[in-house]
Amino acid sequence: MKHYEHVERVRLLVVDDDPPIADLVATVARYEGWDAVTANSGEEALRRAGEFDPDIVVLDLMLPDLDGFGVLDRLRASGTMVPVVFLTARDGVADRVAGLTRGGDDYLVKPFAVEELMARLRTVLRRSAGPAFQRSVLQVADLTMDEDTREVRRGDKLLTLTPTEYEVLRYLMRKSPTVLTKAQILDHVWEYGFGGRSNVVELVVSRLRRKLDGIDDGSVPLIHTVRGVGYVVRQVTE
Amino acid sequence: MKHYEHVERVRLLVVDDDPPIADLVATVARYEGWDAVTANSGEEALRRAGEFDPDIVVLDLMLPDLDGFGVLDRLRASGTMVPVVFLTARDGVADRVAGLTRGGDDYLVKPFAVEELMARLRTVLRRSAGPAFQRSVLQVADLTMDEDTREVRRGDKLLTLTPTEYEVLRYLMRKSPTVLTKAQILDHVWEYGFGGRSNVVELVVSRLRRKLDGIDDGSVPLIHTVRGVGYVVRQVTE
DNA sequence: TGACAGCTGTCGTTTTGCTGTCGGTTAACT
DNA sequence: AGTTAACCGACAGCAAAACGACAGCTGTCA
Repeated sequence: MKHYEHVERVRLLVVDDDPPIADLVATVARYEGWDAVTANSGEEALRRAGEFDPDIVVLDLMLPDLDGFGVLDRLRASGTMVPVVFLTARDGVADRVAGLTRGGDDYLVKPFAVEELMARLRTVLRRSAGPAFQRSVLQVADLTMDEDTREVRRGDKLLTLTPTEYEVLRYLMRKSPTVLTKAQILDHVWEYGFGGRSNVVELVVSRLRRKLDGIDDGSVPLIHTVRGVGYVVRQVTE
Repeated sequence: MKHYEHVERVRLLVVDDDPPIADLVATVARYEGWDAVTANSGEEALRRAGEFDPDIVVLDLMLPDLDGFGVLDRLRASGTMVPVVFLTARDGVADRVAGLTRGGDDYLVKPFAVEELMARLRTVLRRSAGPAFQRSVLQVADLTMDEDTREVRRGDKLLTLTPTEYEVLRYLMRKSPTVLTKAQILDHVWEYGFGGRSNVVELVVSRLRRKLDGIDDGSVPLIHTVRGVGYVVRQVTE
């Protein structure tokens, strides 16, 4: 079984009848260094899956021809065990997907946040990657984030973060020591199509600071403002 | 005989003529770090058993060609003592199965809950691992659960849990300190195909809390809500 | 067979606490 | 010193979670 992170590039198939959405996901994945192809219908998905032999599939349930479950069934019938993450509309009627019971590996409700989707894909890949799948722990200086348990610690102090704070911090830590603009953070962490061009990012950063940089005066700040540009998490060596 | 937990991955063969069910079981087993393969007919099962040399088999009784008993006979005839857990329809042949489950074998009625099946598989494996099989006791802080006796204690206070409460708590303890979503809990602890978009999980957690966190004012809560995400059992350090 | 008891899930109300908006204040750069 | 960006307190709307009350179901016992 392939080792997804170091041996070769992850191959992702994105299936969504809405081209902008499929492209959005594919673009972000490529930006992460993955190979991504898209399909906009069930038949096309099956064709692509055959040619492309993906390592993982993102599959919208609502498709013009064959629906998502049908695609999954036919994929399985053709013998592939490729992991699948479903996408489903918010209030589609009886679609409490119970991803598990339908043979999917995970699922996400639309509209989703891009980082959330990528995180789930990484998790699923890690799990299916074979025997020695280890925890995913992000670390910057004495700040650690365990993506499996959601434990975030500054030193050994356990922090309690809200979902939004957690997502913003994860994105900052994952990209550390890169500076991220507020627009990037907004685009990755908030659901696509989020209206409020407001100062939410500033606000969440402010709250994060209070929780993780304001612990006691002995600790050095890790979240830094780059005025006119954005934010970055890094340890400043004097 | 192989030691299932540390030496190497458990090898599981799932035999069910309904592919989604077989895949469901295989997927969950893989999440646990097992190797799993599926078969959808009796003949295929025998073939796979030959190639794959499983440590344990999940075997549906209702199969298109050879039925479960037939498969078992031919497995045994070929000399393997691999333990088998049967699946049977609700009002089918439960009695006959019970008679057949000698040794370490076991059976389960469909539709089953995934965690229940996994628990039985673990038990059967533990028993077949040899004479020196030890108790399985889960522990988080001063909360203990003995999976053999079903005794659950907070400190030395013995708790009386209903079956559902017990299953939910076991799943939470087994995955501790990971945060589990309500959907995950629902998917694992309730029978597959459980319809409800309801708040059963919240309710059971609420009842669990009253029993194990509300004992006396000296005790710290162990079940925590992670708002917007799910629940977790863990001891909060400091 | 009928009464009872305990378990489970539904409904609906209350409570909690997350999230984003507003706007005054502070800090940085020129 | 003026200008602009960032910070953050206060607040309100709202969605998630908690939980009491109740009803259906099942298994038990007389």
